[in-house]
Amino acid sequence: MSGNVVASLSGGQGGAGTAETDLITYRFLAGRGRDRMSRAELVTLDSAMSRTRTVDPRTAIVRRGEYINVSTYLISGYICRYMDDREGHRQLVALHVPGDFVDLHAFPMKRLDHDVASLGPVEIGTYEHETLARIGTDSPHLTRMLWYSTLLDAAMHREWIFRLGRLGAVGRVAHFFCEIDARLAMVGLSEDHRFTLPLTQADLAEATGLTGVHVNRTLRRLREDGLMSFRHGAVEIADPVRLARLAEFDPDYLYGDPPAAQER
Amino acid sequence: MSGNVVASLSGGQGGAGTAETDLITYRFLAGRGRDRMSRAELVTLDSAMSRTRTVDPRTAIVRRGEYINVSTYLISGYICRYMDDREGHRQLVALHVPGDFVDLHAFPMKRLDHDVASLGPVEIGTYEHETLARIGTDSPHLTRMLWYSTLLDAAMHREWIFRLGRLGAVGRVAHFFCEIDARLAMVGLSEDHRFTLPLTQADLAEATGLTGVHVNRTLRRLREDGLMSFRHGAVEIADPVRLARLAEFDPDYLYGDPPAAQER
DNA sequence: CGGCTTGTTGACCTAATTCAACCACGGTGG
DNA sequence: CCACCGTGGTTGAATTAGGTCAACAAGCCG
Repeated sequence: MSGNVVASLSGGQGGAGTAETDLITYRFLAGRGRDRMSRAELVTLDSAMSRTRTVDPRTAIVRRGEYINVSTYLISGYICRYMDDREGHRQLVALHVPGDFVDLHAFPMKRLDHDVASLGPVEIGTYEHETLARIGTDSPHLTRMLWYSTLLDAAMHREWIFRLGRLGAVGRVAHFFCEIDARLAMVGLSEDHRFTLPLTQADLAEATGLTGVHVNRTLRRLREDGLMSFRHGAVEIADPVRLARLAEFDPDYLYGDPPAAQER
Repeated sequence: MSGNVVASLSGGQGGAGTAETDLITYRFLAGRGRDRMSRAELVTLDSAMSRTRTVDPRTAIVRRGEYINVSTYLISGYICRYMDDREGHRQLVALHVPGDFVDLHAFPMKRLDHDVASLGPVEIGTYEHETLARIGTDSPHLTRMLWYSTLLDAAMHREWIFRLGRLGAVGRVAHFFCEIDARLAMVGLSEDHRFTLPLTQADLAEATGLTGVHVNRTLRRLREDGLMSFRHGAVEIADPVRLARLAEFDPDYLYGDPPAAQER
């Protein structure tokens, strides 16, 4: 149960090199006050992972109501969380990028109030709650960092509430992409405001509380205005500044490290 | 002030002799798996509170961005959390009822991404983060319960996202009141689906992502359909079952104890 | 009494949904 | 190789939910 298959990505741990990329969890809280974590804590976290596995695209990972005793760390790929209404209309409530804990809240809660599924192909690592409980006893500070990471999710939830409650269609779509761009940039996956995201326009509609049709029109608008484009999962933000203004996007709520002020 | 004035209301639940109402924090996690907490832990929590104070209606308690080293427990009254957009339009992101920690997330986060303010007159207790850190070291399980309480907030955030993303005006307003009713019932403050809430229609609009005018029309509709009424802060849910159906409200996400299944 | 805030209602306007048709593309199987 | 099909994307026309603007009523308080 060392799960370090993936770690072979770049050698074993413990070594002196201290290139942090030698850890599976090297993206955890990257760019968001992870400096508050010691190297020892990162290593603890890394070795506490029980195993890794890959998941096919569009596959359920945790189902609503299910009682679980493991939590999932997202190594690569994208995962979403969602709730369906009575008629089967879906609302995304979160989208996760590499480095995120996807359902760490299941540790204190024991069951989830929503579904979790992969978007594209995904690689995940799992943590036994038993192990997390041990960390709770042995490493109060590391525990607080885990807690913190669930609170980042809550902060993003709040921003999604704001997005849905106060923005029109263009603003919502723009805000969505601004957030993802900023988050991917923190973990080194958005280069120059370009990245790929295995979403359809219909998915985007489920995230923004709009109709597929209207998302389509909205994207055209953004494209024609030279702000950004989204085609077959490829995102290109041409004018980050104007897009952010349109979205009323202020990355404060992502609690990024100050240097990330380039995002402004 | 000991706050025990309020305790004389006598919650109703709880076991035999052990009138838990002797603690200021006696409403903490009431009806939501608090049984997972020992009496000793409750006492610890209670005595860890550094001081209590009252706050006038409509008064700021924490301001966005502010770095703080205390967290707030709501003893009596109502508190809301909100974010304003560029033009000053406000979106409520949470509403707190007695027994809630209002900004416990500030403990791991150190600063808030939103504002916190009282609605009506309020009585709060404060916890030094220093003290909470000590609890983190001494009482891993109690810490997990505190973590849990912040995750309940996150679960409610998700439901608010759903509400805004997938429901129309009537559904949103209905859902809002269903949630508050259920939560108040858990802490013994909603009797027979009646309670008071110091909100104006404009506030309600800020919570549901609607216009004041439209909230007014929506309330009229709900009233005329014999579902519920809201006048001058007095809420009366006449037909909880039909209202919940209309709201697509399923209290699962509130993680109430099974016996509270009467809510269905 | 006047002056505030909150609630109420009507007339009009706009953003977004709905319904529907159609296109582009990447399989897959004959 | 092409015909076929399914998915995802694109566009138009009609409809509707909700927003905006504006006036007025009901309290409440100094």
